[in-house]
Amino acid sequence: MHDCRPPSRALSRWLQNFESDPVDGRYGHLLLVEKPARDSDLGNQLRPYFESAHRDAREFFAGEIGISLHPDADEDDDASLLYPGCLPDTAKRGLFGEVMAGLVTENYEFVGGHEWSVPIFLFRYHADVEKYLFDLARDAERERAVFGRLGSDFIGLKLDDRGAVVRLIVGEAKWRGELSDAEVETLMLGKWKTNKRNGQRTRRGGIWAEINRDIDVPHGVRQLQRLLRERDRDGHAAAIVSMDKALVLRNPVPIARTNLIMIVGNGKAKRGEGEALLTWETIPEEYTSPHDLQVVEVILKDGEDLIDEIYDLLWKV
DNA sequence: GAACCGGTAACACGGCGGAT
DNA sequence: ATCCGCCGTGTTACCGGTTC
Repeated sequence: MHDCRPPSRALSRWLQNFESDPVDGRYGHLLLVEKPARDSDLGNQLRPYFESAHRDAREFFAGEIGISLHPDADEDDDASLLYPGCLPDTAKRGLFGEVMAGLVTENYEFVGGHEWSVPIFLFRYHADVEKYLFDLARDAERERAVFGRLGSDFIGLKLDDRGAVVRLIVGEAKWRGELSDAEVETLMLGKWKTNKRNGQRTRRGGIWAEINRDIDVPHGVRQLQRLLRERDRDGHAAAIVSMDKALVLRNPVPIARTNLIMIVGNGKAKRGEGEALLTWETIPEEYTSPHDLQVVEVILKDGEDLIDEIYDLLWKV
Protein backbone atom coordinates (compact mmCIF):
# COMPACT_ATOMS: atom_id res chain seq x y z
CA MET A 1 0.00 0.00 0.00
CA HIS A 2 0.97 3.60 -0.52
CA ASP A 3 1.55 4.84 3.01
CA CYS A 4 3.97 7.75 2.75
CA ARG A 5 2.70 11.17 3.73
CA PRO A 6 3.49 13.95 1.26
CA PRO A 7 6.68 15.82 2.14
CA SER A 8 4.90 19.07 2.91
CA ARG A 9 7.88 21.09 4.05
CA ALA A 10 9.96 20.12 1.05
CA LEU A 11 7.06 21.07 -1.21
CA SER A 12 6.61 24.49 0.33
CA ARG A 13 10.32 25.18 0.00
CA TRP A 14 10.34 23.99 -3.58
CA LEU A 15 7.13 25.48 -5.02
CA GLN A 16 5.42 28.80 -4.63
CA ASN A 17 1.64 28.55 -4.78
CA PHE A 18 -0.67 30.93 -6.53
CA GLU A 19 -4.05 29.89 -5.26
CA SER A 20 -7.29 31.46 -6.40
CA ASP A 21 -10.73 31.31 -4.83
CA PRO A 22 -12.98 28.59 -6.21
CA VAL A 23 -15.39 29.72 -8.93
CA ASP A 24 -19.06 28.92 -8.25
CA GLY A 25 -17.87 26.48 -5.63
CA ARG A 26 -17.01 23.97 -8.31
CA TYR A 27 -13.86 25.11 -10.08
CA GLY A 28 -10.53 25.35 -8.35
CA HIS A 29 -7.26 26.47 -9.89
CA LEU A 30 -3.87 26.02 -8.30
CA LEU A 31 -0.66 27.24 -9.87
CA LEU A 32 2.61 25.95 -8.46
CA VAL A 33 5.79 27.56 -9.66
CA GLU A 34 9.24 26.32 -8.84
CA LYS A 35 11.22 28.82 -6.81
CA PRO A 36 14.48 30.08 -8.33
CA ALA A 37 16.97 28.03 -6.33
CA ARG A 38 16.26 24.32 -6.20
CA ASP A 39 17.44 22.60 -3.05
CA SER A 40 20.22 20.23 -4.05
CA ASP A 41 18.69 17.66 -1.70
CA LEU A 42 15.20 17.89 -3.20
CA GLY A 43 15.43 14.53 -4.95
CA ASN A 44 16.11 12.83 -1.64
CA GLN A 45 13.25 14.65 0.03
CA LEU A 46 10.79 13.47 -2.62
CA ARG A 47 12.22 9.99 -2.90
CA PRO A 48 10.25 8.24 -0.11
CA TYR A 49 6.98 9.38 -1.62
CA PHE A 50 7.94 8.18 -5.09
CA GLU A 51 9.10 4.82 -3.77
CA SER A 52 5.85 4.43 -1.90
CA ALA A 53 3.89 5.31 -5.03
CA HIS A 54 5.73 2.78 -7.20
CA ARG A 55 6.15 0.01 -4.64
CA ASP A 56 3.12 -2.05 -5.61
CA ALA A 57 3.98 -2.00 -9.31
CA ARG A 58 7.62 -2.77 -8.64
CA GLU A 59 6.81 -5.85 -6.59
CA PHE A 60 4.17 -6.90 -9.04
CA PHE A 61 6.36 -6.57 -12.12
CA ALA A 62 9.33 -8.25 -10.50
CA GLY A 63 7.10 -11.21 -9.76
CA GLU A 64 5.58 -11.29 -13.22
CA ILE A 65 8.86 -10.98 -15.06
CA GLY A 66 10.75 -13.31 -12.77
CA ILE A 67 13.30 -11.03 -11.18
CA SER A 68 14.18 -11.07 -7.52
CA LEU A 69 13.95 -7.87 -5.51
CA HIS A 70 16.10 -9.26 -2.78
CA PRO A 71 19.34 -7.29 -2.35
CA ASP A 72 21.62 -10.33 -2.17
CA ALA A 73 19.97 -12.03 -5.08
CA ASP A 74 23.46 -12.38 -6.48
CA GLU A 75 22.47 -11.13 -9.87
CA ASP A 76 23.72 -7.59 -9.96
CA ASP A 77 22.58 -7.17 -13.53
CA ASP A 78 19.01 -7.41 -12.40
CA ALA A 79 19.19 -4.03 -10.72
CA SER A 80 19.37 -2.32 -14.09
CA LEU A 81 16.26 -4.19 -15.17
CA LEU A 82 14.14 -3.07 -12.28
CA TYR A 83 11.06 -0.93 -12.50
CA PRO A 84 10.82 2.00 -12.69
CA GLY A 85 14.45 3.05 -13.17
CA CYS A 86 14.93 0.94 -16.29
CA LEU A 87 12.15 2.59 -18.27
CA PRO A 88 12.84 4.95 -21.16
CA ASP A 89 12.90 8.66 -20.37
CA THR A 90 9.58 9.37 -21.99
CA ALA A 91 7.84 6.82 -19.82
CA LYS A 92 9.45 8.25 -16.69
CA ARG A 93 8.21 11.72 -17.57
CA GLY A 94 4.70 10.38 -17.73
CA LEU A 95 5.04 8.54 -14.44
CA PHE A 96 6.41 11.63 -12.77
CA GLY A 97 3.29 13.57 -13.71
CA GLU A 98 1.06 10.87 -12.32
CA VAL A 99 2.92 10.67 -9.01
CA MET A 100 2.85 14.45 -8.78
CA ALA A 101 -0.93 14.32 -9.22
CA GLY A 102 -1.15 12.16 -6.11
CA LEU A 103 1.31 14.32 -4.26
CA VAL A 104 -0.56 17.58 -4.80
CA THR A 105 -3.92 15.91 -4.16
CA GLU A 106 -2.76 14.79 -0.76
CA ASN A 107 -0.89 17.94 0.11
CA TYR A 108 -2.95 20.91 -1.08
CA GLU A 109 -6.52 21.93 -0.55
CA PHE A 110 -8.70 21.47 -3.62
CA VAL A 111 -12.12 22.73 -4.62
CA GLY A 112 -14.74 21.62 -2.12
CA GLY A 113 -12.22 21.25 0.68
CA HIS A 114 -12.47 17.45 0.64
CA GLU A 115 -9.88 15.36 2.36
CA TRP A 116 -8.40 13.03 -0.24
CA SER A 117 -6.51 9.86 0.28
CA VAL A 118 -4.58 7.86 -2.27
CA PRO A 119 -4.48 4.30 -0.93
CA ILE A 120 -2.46 2.92 -3.82
CA PHE A 121 -1.29 3.91 -7.30
CA LEU A 122 -2.42 2.03 -10.40
CA PHE A 123 0.93 1.68 -12.11
CA ARG A 124 0.83 -2.10 -12.29
CA TYR A 125 -1.98 -1.80 -14.81
CA HIS A 126 0.34 -0.04 -17.19
CA ALA A 127 0.13 -3.03 -19.48
CA ASP A 128 2.76 -2.01 -21.97
CA VAL A 129 5.32 -1.44 -19.22
CA GLU A 130 4.96 -5.05 -18.27
CA LYS A 131 5.62 -6.14 -21.82
CA TYR A 132 8.55 -3.76 -22.09
CA LEU A 133 10.12 -5.14 -18.90
CA PHE A 134 9.53 -8.69 -20.04
CA ASP A 135 11.31 -8.02 -23.32
CA LEU A 136 14.10 -6.05 -21.67
CA ALA A 137 14.82 -8.78 -19.15
CA ARG A 138 15.41 -11.20 -22.00
CA ASP A 139 17.08 -8.89 -24.44
CA ALA A 140 19.02 -6.06 -22.83
CA GLU A 141 19.47 -4.34 -26.19
CA ARG A 142 15.77 -3.99 -26.46
CA GLU A 143 14.75 -0.39 -26.47
CA ARG A 144 11.55 1.07 -27.68
CA ALA A 145 8.88 3.57 -26.79
CA VAL A 146 6.41 2.65 -24.10
CA PHE A 147 2.78 3.00 -24.81
CA GLY A 148 0.89 5.10 -22.29
CA ARG A 149 -1.44 3.80 -19.62
CA LEU A 150 -4.94 3.44 -20.91
CA GLY A 151 -7.69 5.26 -19.12
CA SER A 152 -7.53 7.67 -16.23
CA ASP A 153 -4.09 8.31 -14.88
CA PHE A 154 -4.97 8.60 -11.28
CA ILE A 155 -7.75 7.88 -8.77
CA GLY A 156 -8.10 9.22 -5.23
CA LEU A 157 -10.81 8.65 -2.63
CA LYS A 158 -12.70 10.55 0.01
CA LEU A 159 -13.78 8.20 2.78
CA ASP A 160 -16.41 8.75 5.42
CA ASP A 161 -15.77 7.86 9.06
CA ARG A 162 -16.78 4.26 8.43
CA GLY A 163 -14.34 3.99 5.56
CA ALA A 164 -16.86 3.97 2.70
CA VAL A 165 -16.09 5.92 -0.45
CA VAL A 166 -18.22 9.06 -0.67
CA ARG A 167 -16.37 10.86 -3.44
CA LEU A 168 -13.84 10.14 -6.16
CA ILE A 169 -11.15 12.31 -7.64
CA VAL A 170 -10.19 11.26 -11.15
CA GLY A 171 -7.02 12.74 -12.50
CA GLU A 172 -5.50 13.26 -15.91
CA ALA A 173 -1.79 14.08 -15.64
CA LYS A 174 0.38 15.36 -18.47
CA TRP A 175 4.03 16.19 -18.72
CA ARG A 176 5.38 18.50 -21.41
CA GLY A 177 8.99 19.58 -21.80
CA GLU A 178 7.99 23.02 -23.02
CA LEU A 179 4.68 24.51 -22.00
CA SER A 180 4.34 26.98 -24.84
CA ASP A 181 0.94 28.42 -25.72
CA ALA A 182 0.56 26.20 -28.76
CA GLU A 183 1.62 23.13 -26.83
CA VAL A 184 -0.92 23.74 -24.10
CA GLU A 185 -3.63 24.39 -26.65
CA THR A 186 -2.83 21.12 -28.38
CA LEU A 187 -2.83 19.37 -25.04
CA MET A 188 -6.26 20.64 -24.13
CA LEU A 189 -8.00 20.66 -27.51
CA GLY A 190 -6.18 17.95 -29.43
CA LYS A 191 -4.00 17.83 -32.52
CA TRP A 192 -4.89 19.34 -35.84
CA LYS A 193 -6.15 16.77 -38.28
CA THR A 194 -6.71 17.35 -41.96
CA ASN A 195 -9.66 15.77 -43.62
CA LYS A 196 -8.37 14.27 -46.87
CA ARG A 197 -11.58 14.68 -48.78
CA ASN A 198 -12.29 18.35 -48.22
CA GLY A 199 -8.98 19.49 -46.77
CA GLN A 200 -10.58 20.94 -43.66
CA ARG A 201 -8.54 21.16 -40.51
CA THR A 202 -10.11 20.32 -37.18
CA ARG A 203 -8.73 19.46 -33.78
CA ARG A 204 -9.24 16.00 -32.40
CA GLY A 205 -8.84 14.60 -28.93
CA GLY A 206 -7.30 16.61 -26.12
CA ILE A 207 -7.90 16.68 -22.42
CA TRP A 208 -11.21 18.53 -22.57
CA ALA A 209 -12.78 16.05 -24.93
CA GLU A 210 -11.47 13.17 -22.91
CA ILE A 211 -12.61 14.46 -19.55
CA ASN A 212 -16.02 15.57 -20.82
CA ARG A 213 -16.91 12.20 -22.21
CA ASP A 214 -15.43 10.07 -19.45
CA ILE A 215 -17.91 7.70 -17.85
CA ASP A 216 -18.96 8.50 -14.28
CA VAL A 217 -17.17 5.59 -12.65
CA PRO A 218 -14.09 4.97 -14.78
CA HIS A 219 -12.28 1.71 -15.25
CA GLY A 220 -9.57 2.86 -12.86
CA VAL A 221 -12.00 2.46 -9.99
CA ARG A 222 -12.36 -1.23 -10.75
CA GLN A 223 -8.58 -1.54 -10.88
CA LEU A 224 -8.23 0.29 -7.60
CA GLN A 225 -10.83 -1.92 -6.01
CA ARG A 226 -9.02 -5.05 -7.18
CA LEU A 227 -5.80 -3.77 -5.71
CA LEU A 228 -7.40 -2.97 -2.37
CA ARG A 229 -8.93 -6.43 -2.27
CA GLU A 230 -5.57 -8.02 -2.92
CA ARG A 231 -3.42 -5.83 -0.70
CA ASP A 232 -5.58 -4.71 2.19
CA ARG A 233 -8.93 -6.42 2.16
CA ASP A 234 -9.65 -5.92 5.86
CA GLY A 235 -8.35 -2.39 6.13
CA HIS A 236 -10.51 -1.21 3.24
CA ALA A 237 -13.54 -3.46 3.57
CA ALA A 238 -16.05 -0.63 3.63
CA ALA A 239 -14.41 1.10 0.68
CA ILE A 240 -14.47 -2.11 -1.36
CA VAL A 241 -18.17 -2.61 -0.70
CA SER A 242 -19.08 0.95 -1.61
CA MET A 243 -17.10 0.69 -4.84
CA ASP A 244 -18.94 -2.52 -5.66
CA LYS A 245 -22.23 -0.67 -5.37
CA ALA A 246 -21.00 2.00 -7.74
CA LEU A 247 -19.60 -0.48 -10.24
CA VAL A 248 -22.55 -2.81 -10.73
CA LEU A 249 -24.11 -2.48 -14.15
CA ARG A 250 -27.69 -2.42 -12.97
CA ASN A 251 -28.82 0.36 -10.64
CA PRO A 252 -25.38 1.52 -9.58
CA VAL A 253 -25.16 3.81 -6.57
CA PRO A 254 -23.64 7.03 -7.85
CA ILE A 255 -20.56 8.46 -6.16
CA ALA A 256 -19.83 12.18 -6.26
CA ARG A 257 -16.81 13.02 -8.34
CA THR A 258 -14.16 15.67 -8.78
CA ASN A 259 -12.10 15.86 -11.95
CA LEU A 260 -8.44 16.76 -11.73
CA ILE A 261 -6.37 18.10 -14.57
CA MET A 262 -2.68 18.16 -13.80
CA ILE A 263 -0.24 19.79 -16.17
CA VAL A 264 3.41 19.67 -15.29
CA GLY A 265 6.40 20.78 -17.32
CA ASN A 266 8.90 23.52 -17.98
CA GLY A 267 7.60 27.06 -18.30
CA LYS A 268 7.95 28.82 -21.63
CA ALA A 269 10.80 31.27 -21.95
CA LYS A 270 8.71 34.40 -21.81
CA ARG A 271 6.49 33.42 -18.92
CA GLY A 272 5.18 36.28 -16.82
CA GLU A 273 5.24 36.24 -13.04
CA GLY A 274 2.29 34.22 -11.78
CA GLU A 275 1.04 33.62 -15.33
CA ALA A 276 -1.21 30.59 -15.60
CA LEU A 277 -1.77 28.26 -18.55
CA LEU A 278 -5.53 28.06 -18.18
CA THR A 279 -8.05 30.63 -17.01
CA TRP A 280 -8.82 30.73 -13.34
CA GLU A 281 -11.34 33.60 -13.15
CA THR A 282 -14.08 31.53 -14.74
CA ILE A 283 -14.72 27.87 -15.42
CA PRO A 284 -13.07 27.10 -18.77
CA GLU A 285 -15.79 27.19 -21.38
CA GLU A 286 -14.60 23.95 -22.94
CA TYR A 287 -15.46 22.09 -19.75
CA THR A 288 -18.95 20.60 -19.99
CA SER A 289 -18.84 17.85 -17.36
CA PRO A 290 -21.17 18.37 -14.40
CA HIS A 291 -18.53 17.31 -11.88
CA ASP A 292 -16.35 19.66 -9.88
CA LEU A 293 -13.08 20.54 -11.59
CA GLN A 294 -9.67 21.15 -10.08
CA VAL A 295 -6.80 22.32 -12.27
CA VAL A 296 -3.22 22.15 -11.07
CA GLU A 297 -0.33 23.56 -13.06
CA VAL A 298 3.21 22.82 -11.98
CA ILE A 299 5.76 25.01 -13.71
CA LEU A 300 9.36 23.86 -13.41
CA LYS A 301 12.71 24.80 -14.83
CA ASP A 302 14.84 21.95 -16.17
CA GLY A 303 12.29 19.54 -14.80
CA GLU A 304 13.87 16.66 -16.74
CA ASP A 305 16.95 16.88 -14.56
CA LEU A 306 14.86 16.51 -11.43
CA ILE A 307 12.91 13.59 -12.89
CA ASP A 308 16.08 11.77 -13.88
CA GLU A 309 17.57 12.45 -10.48
CA ILE A 310 14.56 11.12 -8.61
CA TYR A 311 14.24 7.98 -10.69
CA ASP A 312 17.96 7.32 -10.38
CA LEU A 313 17.65 7.54 -6.61
CA LEU A 314 14.76 5.14 -6.17
CA TRP A 315 15.73 2.00 -4.31
CA LYS A 316 19.39 2.84 -4.46
CA VAL A 317 21.32 2.40 -1.25
C1' DG B 1 -15.26 -16.84 -41.55
C1' DA B 2 -10.43 -15.51 -42.00
C1' DA B 3 -6.96 -12.55 -43.44
C1' DC B 4 -5.58 -8.21 -44.56
C1' DC B 5 -5.49 -3.07 -44.79
C1' DG B 6 -5.84 1.58 -43.14
C1' DG B 7 -7.04 4.59 -39.69
C1' DT B 8 -7.31 5.99 -34.71
C1' DA B 9 -6.09 6.06 -30.03
C1' DA B 10 -2.75 6.78 -26.21
C1' DC B 11 2.29 8.36 -24.60
C1' DA B 12 6.19 11.83 -25.49
C1' DC B 13 10.31 13.77 -28.21
C1' DG B 14 12.88 15.64 -32.34
C1' DG B 15 13.54 18.64 -36.04
C1' DC B 16 12.28 22.10 -39.46
C1' DG B 17 11.09 26.61 -40.83
C1' DG B 18 9.19 30.95 -39.77
C1' DA B 19 8.54 34.80 -36.49
C1' DT B 20 10.53 38.00 -33.12
C1' DA C 1 20.18 34.05 -32.20
C1' DT C 2 16.47 32.56 -29.90
C1' DC C 3 11.77 31.27 -29.46
C1' DC C 4 7.62 29.19 -31.06
C1' DG C 5 4.30 26.60 -33.94
C1' DC C 6 3.63 22.63 -36.47
C1' DC C 7 4.44 18.19 -38.28
C1' DG C 8 6.58 13.81 -38.17
C1' DT C 9 8.44 9.64 -35.44
C1' DG C 10 7.93 5.36 -32.70
C1' DT C 11 5.01 1.89 -30.20
C1' DT C 12 0.59 -1.53 -29.34
C1' DA C 13 -4.15 -2.36 -29.68
C1' DC C 14 -8.44 -2.04 -31.55
C1' DC C 15 -11.79 -0.44 -34.88
C1' DG C 16 -14.14 -0.79 -39.34
C1' DG C 17 -13.98 -1.98 -44.03
C1' DT C 18 -12.47 -4.87 -47.97
C1' DT C 19 -11.00 -9.07 -50.12
C1' DC C 20 -10.46 -14.07 -50.65
